[in-house]
Amino acid sequence: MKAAQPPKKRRKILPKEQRRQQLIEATIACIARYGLASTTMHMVTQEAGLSVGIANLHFETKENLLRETLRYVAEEYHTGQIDIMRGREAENLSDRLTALLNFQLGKGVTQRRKMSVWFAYFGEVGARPIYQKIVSAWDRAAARELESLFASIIQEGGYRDVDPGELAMGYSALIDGLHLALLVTPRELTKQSARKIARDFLQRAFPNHI
Amino acid sequence: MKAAQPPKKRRKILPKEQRRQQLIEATIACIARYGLASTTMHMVTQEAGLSVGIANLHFETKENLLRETLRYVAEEYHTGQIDIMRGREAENLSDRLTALLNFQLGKGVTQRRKMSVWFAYFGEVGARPIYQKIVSAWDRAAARELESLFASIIQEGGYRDVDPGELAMGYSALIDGLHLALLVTPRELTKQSARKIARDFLQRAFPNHI
DNA sequence: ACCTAGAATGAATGATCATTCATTCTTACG
DNA sequence: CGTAAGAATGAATGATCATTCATTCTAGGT
Repeated sequence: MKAAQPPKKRRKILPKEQRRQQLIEATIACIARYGLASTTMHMVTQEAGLSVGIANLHFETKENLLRETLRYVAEEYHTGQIDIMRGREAENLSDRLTALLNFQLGKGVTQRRKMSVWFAYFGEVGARPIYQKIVSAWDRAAARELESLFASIIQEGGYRDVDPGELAMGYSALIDGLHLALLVTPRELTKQSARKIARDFLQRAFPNHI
Repeated sequence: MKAAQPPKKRRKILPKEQRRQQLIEATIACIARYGLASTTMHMVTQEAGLSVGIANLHFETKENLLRETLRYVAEEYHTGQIDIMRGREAENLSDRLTALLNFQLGKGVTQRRKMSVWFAYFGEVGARPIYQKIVSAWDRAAARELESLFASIIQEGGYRDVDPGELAMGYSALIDGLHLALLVTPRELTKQSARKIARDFLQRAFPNHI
């Protein structure tokens, strides 16, 4: 009796950039499923349907791959926010605020898959300064944009005694905390009520805009 | 010529419970310094000034040691909160609220060492259900206590349109988010301004109590 | 159709690490 | 003191993993 042959896969050659992308996606999938600590190069390359050596070919080391993966995730999340805040669609300020909230607590971002990856890296930030650097850079950019949006709203609404910088910091922290709660204690908090909590926060600060 | 003798350490025998405690403390120190992923049994036992075999003797496996360490940290943080909220000192509600805030964003809790450990475990929660279980249990207890404190304050202050459960969730999320910001982007947020942000949150909800 | 640059493979290598356990040491108790 | 229960040690073991590189294969150019 003959053992079932594994379906022979034809080797495919692709441009460097595409392979890198593919490996980063596979890394995200593995981190979400097995955690950052347990993710091996074998898992990643298998997830991508490629051979072990390929990772080294495109990223030199595992450390590099992890770094680039963080960069990718951070960029995706923060540019998403920034685009909305800049309001290319020329929406009014209230709509932008709502859109931002819906993005931050929406289907795409609050997937377990995404939040797992995000917090996996945060967990290592204390030990790996480079991770901190990557996140800080993007975070600063988003914080500036949010502060500027809040400042416009404060001006438009004539709100008194509100510091846009502090409020932006508070709002960002609230969103991060809600993400954490959705990940760690999902039974205690639905996405819907997370959205309500964030909305209430904004409403107390900008009663005429929400 | 004789090589310098390492200072011979006299072997010391201690009761099981004390050794366990000592190893857990060493684990915390290592996680803070090297990260959860890179922490080895060698590091932990060396940090404790003991031999490698000792960890296996008291905890069977590394996984057990990590689990017990999380339990220890979670218990420390949450019982600290709960004690304050229950107000054994019979303080009035406003004082309890302030004390809670000062504990959560105070010297003890916001040490880099502590926050690193905390988030290291959160990062693995997505992949290890047991971690989620440990944290969830304590979190639920603290959440109930906070909700009950908020409910008392709402009653005392006659505040309208405030749901204690939702507000408690929001406040907890804000505190977690501030911890995260203090860890990841310490240059953007001082402990002092973190406290102000949290106080402002409470003030908007309970203007007569803060 | 042929050729070649370089993309992709995966068995082999060596490093790291958790775990084991035969042995040594400490201390409480008789 | 002497002894035994069991606490502590650390060299040895075997498993896991990142990384290497000789070899195989692909596809675009001629």
